[in-house]
Amino acid sequence: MARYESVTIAAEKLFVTQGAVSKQLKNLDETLGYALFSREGRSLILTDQGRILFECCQQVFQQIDQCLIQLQGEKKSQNILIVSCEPTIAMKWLIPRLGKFKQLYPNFEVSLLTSGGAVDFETQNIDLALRRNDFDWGKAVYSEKIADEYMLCVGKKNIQLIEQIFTSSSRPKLWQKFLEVQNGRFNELNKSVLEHFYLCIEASIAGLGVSVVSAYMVEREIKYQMLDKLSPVYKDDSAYFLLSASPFGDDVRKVVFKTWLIEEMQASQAEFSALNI
Amino acid sequence: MARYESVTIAAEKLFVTQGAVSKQLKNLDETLGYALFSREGRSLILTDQGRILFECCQQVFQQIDQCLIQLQGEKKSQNILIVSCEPTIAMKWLIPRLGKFKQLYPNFEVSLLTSGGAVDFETQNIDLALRRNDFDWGKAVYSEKIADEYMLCVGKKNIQLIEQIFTSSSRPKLWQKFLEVQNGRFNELNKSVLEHFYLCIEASIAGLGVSVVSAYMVEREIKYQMLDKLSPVYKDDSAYFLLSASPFGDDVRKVVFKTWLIEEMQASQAEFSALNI
DNA sequence: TTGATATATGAGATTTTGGAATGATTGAAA
DNA sequence: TTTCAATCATTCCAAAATCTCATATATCAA
Repeated sequence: MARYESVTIAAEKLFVTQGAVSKQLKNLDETLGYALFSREGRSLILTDQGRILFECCQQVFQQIDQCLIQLQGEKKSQNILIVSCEPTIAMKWLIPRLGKFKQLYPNFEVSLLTSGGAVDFETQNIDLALRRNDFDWGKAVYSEKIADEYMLCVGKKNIQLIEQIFTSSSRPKLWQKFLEVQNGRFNELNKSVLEHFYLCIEASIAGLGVSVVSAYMVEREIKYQMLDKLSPVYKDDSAYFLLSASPFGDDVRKVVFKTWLIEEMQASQAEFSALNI
Repeated sequence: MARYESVTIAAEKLFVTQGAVSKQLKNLDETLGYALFSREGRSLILTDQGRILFECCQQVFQQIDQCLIQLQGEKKSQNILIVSCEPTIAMKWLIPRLGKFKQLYPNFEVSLLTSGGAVDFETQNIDLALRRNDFDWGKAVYSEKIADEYMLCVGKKNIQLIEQIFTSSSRPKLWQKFLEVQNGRFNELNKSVLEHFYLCIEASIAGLGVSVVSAYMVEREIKYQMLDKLSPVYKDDSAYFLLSASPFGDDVRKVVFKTWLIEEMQASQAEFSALNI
């Protein structure tokens, strides 16, 4: 609530109605005897007191998380959360952000396995798997949605003659949607399929052609101008889900990791959405 | 609950039934997936995990207290909680313990005024008054019980001829109860009334006679053998109450101070009860 | 002024929590 | 050994807190 300075958004995040949050806020203001937010027009702004309490609460919640993570780790006698992830997302998006995560939760060990498609939780000892919902993971698996998928076409702007367009063999149906969205603008290019998206990205950076990739994968490349956006970012039909063999609530570490993941992916999304104007 | 390693005692402190606490504990164990206490016979003992979580929670609650105290202080633009107290209790009991309090709550300023009887909250700007319930403080005042009063007779053991027995003018009816409890053992002594209890105590330390005083007032004197116990500690009819002109909930600082006071007085009580054997 | 977007509020339903009584287990005393 | 007191666990029901839904109110922009 303090994070978004909005009752409505906070309510969504909490999966309750806006009225419930509003009422709770009112109660809190009354019992404290001072307002946490000042109402400026139709928006809420944290007061100084609200900010102080907010910071305190952030610290406090993180401390509790830390403690619970530690306990869960001890219980399992093995402190490492094993996360499986498609290799390009791992390389281009997750690994660059794991440093921040380790700073937030110093004694939370994460180990990354790269693979796609169906997950073998048993034999590989996987705790969590981040996947797009483009295959059937079956009923026996617990899943929670993390973020929507966003796509775009990238390449080097100053290379005049583009003949190749790349995408990955892991997503055969990608062409269809892309060409549809682009209204035939890229129709005459030669289509090439590489095994992984990171190969497409490297090929495009090398100036060999353009690639259709997930926006999450090329955020940094675009930011540092190693690649240029050649189409708007558009929402794909698919979305990212976190899969687990046991309910998420069974292990605080899963909940903490999931929460962090959702926030980070939303932050990314906000970033590449802003660049779209 | 963790503090006492007992469901029953914890329930008393929380003013709920034992069943409620037991149920909550069970829920917590189940959601965490591990036990916070191990049941050894009919007593509960913190597990390692319980201890870790307990320490975390203590820290966390204190952080929140700190934060709320600071905010309340800022709101009032004056950070000092003004406490009124009868002078002997202030001198002999409260002041020696204020150091500990300041350590716990570094930015919680307490100022002490010494007076007894009716409290003039308005003109003296008093936030809280610690009083025995031996006068009528009226309906307009909020009050909460802190602890029972315990009395005893003290003096120097090795002085053979005791002729004087002291008590304070602030509690004229004290004789009656005392002589009653002691079965006439002190009947033949000359009764002397001094203005304050601390004068009685000093007189007794000087060997001038024995005094009937509150056990809280002479805990240290007995511990360091400046005075000896000449009677068992007995429960008086009166009790200590904390008075306030506005509801306690209106100011977190009052609640924090009150909670601390109750715990400290109980600790004292446990201490001089243990010496009684 | 109107429409879109916020927050606030009130009545009733739902969920969570607590109370009272009771059962079960333990340890100590007769 | 039996009995008794103390303590935690459990069950059923009532009370309280919280949420939803519907609606009111307020603001900003076109």
